[in-house]
Amino acid sequence: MRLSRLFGKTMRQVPTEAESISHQLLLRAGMILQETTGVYIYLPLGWRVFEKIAMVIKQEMDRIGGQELMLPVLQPFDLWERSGRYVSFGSSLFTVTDRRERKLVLGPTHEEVITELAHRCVQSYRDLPLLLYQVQTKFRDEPRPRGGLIRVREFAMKDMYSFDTDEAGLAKSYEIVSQAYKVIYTRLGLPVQMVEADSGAIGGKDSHEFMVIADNGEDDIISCPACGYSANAEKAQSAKVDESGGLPLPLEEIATPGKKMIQEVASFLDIPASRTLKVVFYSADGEFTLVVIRGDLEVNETKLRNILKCSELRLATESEVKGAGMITGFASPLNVRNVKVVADDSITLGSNFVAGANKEGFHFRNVNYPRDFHVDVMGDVTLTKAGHICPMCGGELIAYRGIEVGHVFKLGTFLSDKFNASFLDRDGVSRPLVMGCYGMGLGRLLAAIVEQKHDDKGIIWPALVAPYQVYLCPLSGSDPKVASLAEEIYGELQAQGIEVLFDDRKESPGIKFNDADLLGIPLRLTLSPRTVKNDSIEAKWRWEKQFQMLPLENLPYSVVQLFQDI
RNA sequence: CGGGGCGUAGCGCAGUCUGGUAGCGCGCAGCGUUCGGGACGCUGAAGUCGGAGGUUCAAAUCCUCUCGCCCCGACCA
Repeated sequence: MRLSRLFGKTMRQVPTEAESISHQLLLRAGMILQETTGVYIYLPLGWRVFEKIAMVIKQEMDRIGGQELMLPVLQPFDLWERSGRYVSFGSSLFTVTDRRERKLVLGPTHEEVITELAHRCVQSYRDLPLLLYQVQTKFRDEPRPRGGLIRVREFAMKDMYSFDTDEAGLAKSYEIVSQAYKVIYTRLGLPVQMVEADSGAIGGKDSHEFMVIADNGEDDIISCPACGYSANAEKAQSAKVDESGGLPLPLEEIATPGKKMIQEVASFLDIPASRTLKVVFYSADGEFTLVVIRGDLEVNETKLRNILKCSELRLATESEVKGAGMITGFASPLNVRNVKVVADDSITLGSNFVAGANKEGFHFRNVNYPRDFHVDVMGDVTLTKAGHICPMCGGELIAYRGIEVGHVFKLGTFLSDKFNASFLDRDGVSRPLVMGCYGMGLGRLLAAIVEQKHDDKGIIWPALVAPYQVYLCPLSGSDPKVASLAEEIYGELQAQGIEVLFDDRKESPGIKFNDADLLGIPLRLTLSPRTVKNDSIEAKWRWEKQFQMLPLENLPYSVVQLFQDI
């Protein structure tokens, strides 16, 4: 490709809307352009990278026996009613109405379609196990897209679905796909960590995410340096320390004027926060809910949502709290009526707690569960943080941020049950298909590579996904010989199947070098009167400072050699 | 949905408070000089100032409504 003919220009200045590094660099390099909030155009260079990432993914999906197909974007709304997932996806679903007033969904994912397909096309255990996948555009009306390609409303995703006869088969498929994911990330040059995850709106049981560690990532990861346990903070567990306060003592009301926050109460009474109980109020699918947790811990809303099996969860408003008869700052699980009470299991790890008296200016001392109050639902709703104790080995947990570049789920049979997707086993008994699903966002992967592989000059593409392999950079100046020689070399390299971006522009060396760096092409070949004098050309890797001279004779061969050696 | 910010040429911005000829830099087009890390000179094209309504002799500027975009939070695969 001649740079003079390339559609999409590089930019010196960064458009103001770009905040994240990948967004800035991709815009400046002329690889993407925004259409509207969370919707992007891929320009020729960006699209080449995209296609190469897709190629790597498809190779690995095919290698494990995956069969590529293409499912529709437009999906009947009925499918989503049947699965019930129009509730959990809620307003993230893009819907359209056709001329006959029939409601359709722009697919945010394809479990419904594929399960219904399996219902029609899978009959026997002989058809299993089965791995199907596609690379397809998904539509999700995100509340807040951000970070360029990191979080968008229209995006390409590779989604694979596995069908097995039983749980053991699913476990095997899950493992095979997870391994393939790791191979993909390695080939793309991305260091990725597999962490335990919540399955969210997709539903299902076990779930893992693949994270690229990055400060501007959206997810919090909790990890144990000692044993390697790692999980999304939404899911992460911790070993909670028992804060025993001795044998239960009689309940006692104490004056705590103006002391509302846990810290204020604790220091006023000279006790650690872990010897107090705090309450938080939520509205769960419209139901007023009180959550009790030990004072030193915080509520994890994802866990709470799961334990309550609700889809809409938010903090209760002040008026809702008052309406339920609660006194903010002195609220208490004691003596509540007609209010659902959820408790974190940390309240059983300790005794003689201090809790609110539900009376302005007063707390109770020596509160003990279950002697003093009732709980409707008990479970782990603690938000795990750095410094907490590893549930596996007792080590100290640490926290950092990551970009989710893949997510795998063990779905089980909840969807096949709903769509009656079953097969006949060896004994002629009809059983539901056991499913798994495996997602990978291509655009996000592309952005994550840039986040990971760049310097102050620009992008540094791994050779495998670079839009072109070679940046041919003649510094012709007033020397027509250099220009014509460059044309020759361009032809020779192309004849050998090498992807060359030929900077045939009449620009100064500075501009050419800076564009080469910004675009991140792996190998830069610089031809100038100097090098021509020695029948040579200068070769420089984008990620190295040093360069080497290559003889002009047999140049395509030398270039191929160089790429083989990396 | 809550909070903050911004819409003026392809990009980055000034002008808005205090109403009176729409500007600067980059980029773009032409000519010439330059040519190993974002050169220089001259000439030139390009903006219904996000949109609608209002106030006024006069609106980028004041008022009202509206649309769009970004950031933080909520939410989210």
